[in-house]
Amino acid sequence: MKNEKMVIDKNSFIPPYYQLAQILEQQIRSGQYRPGDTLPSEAELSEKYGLSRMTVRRSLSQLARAGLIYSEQGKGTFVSRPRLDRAVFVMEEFHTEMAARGLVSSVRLMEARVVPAPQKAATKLQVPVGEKVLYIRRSLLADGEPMAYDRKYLRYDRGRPILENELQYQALPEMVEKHGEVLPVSSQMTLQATVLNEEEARALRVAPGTPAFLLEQILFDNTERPVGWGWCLYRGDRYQLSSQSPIF
Amino acid sequence: MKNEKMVIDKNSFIPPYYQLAQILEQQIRSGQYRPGDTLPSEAELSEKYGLSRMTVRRSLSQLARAGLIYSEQGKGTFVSRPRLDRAVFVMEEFHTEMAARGLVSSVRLMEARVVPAPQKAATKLQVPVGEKVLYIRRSLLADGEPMAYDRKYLRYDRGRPILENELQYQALPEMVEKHGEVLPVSSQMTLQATVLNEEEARALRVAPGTPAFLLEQILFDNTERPVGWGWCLYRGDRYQLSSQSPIF
DNA sequence: GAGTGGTCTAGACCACGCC
DNA sequence: GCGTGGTCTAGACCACTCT
Repeated sequence: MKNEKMVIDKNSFIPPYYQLAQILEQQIRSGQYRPGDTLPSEAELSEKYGLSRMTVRRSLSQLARAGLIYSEQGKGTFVSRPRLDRAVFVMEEFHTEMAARGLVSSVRLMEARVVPAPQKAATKLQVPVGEKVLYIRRSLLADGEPMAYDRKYLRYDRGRPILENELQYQALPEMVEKHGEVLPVSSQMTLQATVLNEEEARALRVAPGTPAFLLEQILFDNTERPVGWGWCLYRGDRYQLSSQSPIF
Repeated sequence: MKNEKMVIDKNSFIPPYYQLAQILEQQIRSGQYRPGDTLPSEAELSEKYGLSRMTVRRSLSQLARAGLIYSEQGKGTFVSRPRLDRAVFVMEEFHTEMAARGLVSSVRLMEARVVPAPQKAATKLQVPVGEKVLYIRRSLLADGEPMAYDRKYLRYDRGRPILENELQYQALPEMVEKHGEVLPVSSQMTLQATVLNEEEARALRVAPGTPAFLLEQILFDNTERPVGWGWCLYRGDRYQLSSQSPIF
């Protein structure tokens, strides 16, 4: 590889801090610096590329955020060993996800009623058993085909009617917001592997025993009170998660 | 809530940029600034807290990285609407994960042979069908109980023997490194929901039809050549992923 | 003590949005 | 034109590591 001195083009539209980050990244990815190697000190980089130390630091912090390098005070800046055994999976909301795949998503509302909270829902929503809560069953479609089956309980302490059109194209946070008139501010989700029972399989129009992802979701308002809870089942034969590349 | 003016303690061990970030975060979380609201301008914050604009910017960029706020050039800095419908799941390497749960993990090597590459493996590893590759089957245990079943193919163009102890406690990246004498630099993983067949269920000592996570992994070296490929099955009845809280 | 990264300042100029 | 955030500089002092 060419060891020609790379320089910063100050007339470029790309800001210098970004150019330097690119140069260093390229040098790391090409193997010029290998995991564990010490990078030139900030002072050296500053001098070599004709940039102030603050600018050099900005380049380095960008690479550090991406996980390519790390710094130790008093010692230096080093090339990271890649963490190849850690996977990060991002699961977007259904409509976003389907849109990204180029599919047209839609929602079929199967049920929406005010019901007395069953044991499990009462516990999760921290309301007395039997308290009136909103229960919703929906099927989420991609190009007309059921891909996910969504069941949710929403806290419902107001006496106002259910407006069906509010439940059609909205994710749980929006539903909670409209129905409870509270703003959810945090959520907690867990993902499990499961197999579909008869009822679930019917809703998804597949055979019972088909594998599925089970996404459980709890929403909280700013007083950390749970305001929504439920699960969404994603067909395992049509749905998979891919690990995300680094931030960079 | 108290609207007492918060000040920066310059004698604190906590650096000013961090103190300001905490103040702003608290003001956002308490609802003093709500999603969509405009924060005071950098100049105002700089003046109010007696910090240089660069320091104020550092506080803001920390909050921005955490997703609490975002900036628009020429307009201002705004409080983000929380993305409650996006879940981020991080899957650590098996031993790390089990250690975090307080379990003692171990590995049982079931098979490790040099074999002619079958069709699928040859395609994934980009070698001719029938080329010699290393095939490994392992069972990953937590407190002595099988939790995952791991099958991997490794590129193997050297003529050296297999050292069994190299396969015992190592994740795929280390195995590739030791056996192929190449440094893997990137990986690609996908996660699926599946059910165990007879052979897999036997390896995990559960009933066939039990749900499981299927993690497929491909490793690449710095020339983007695939050097390792395989799957790991995690018992769905014992394994779940939790969404991570924000970086902050 | 010399070298490293961590923090901070007080300016400067620019690009963008809005009136 | 004015206010906003985006970038950059040339210093400064500190905390830490190594020798």
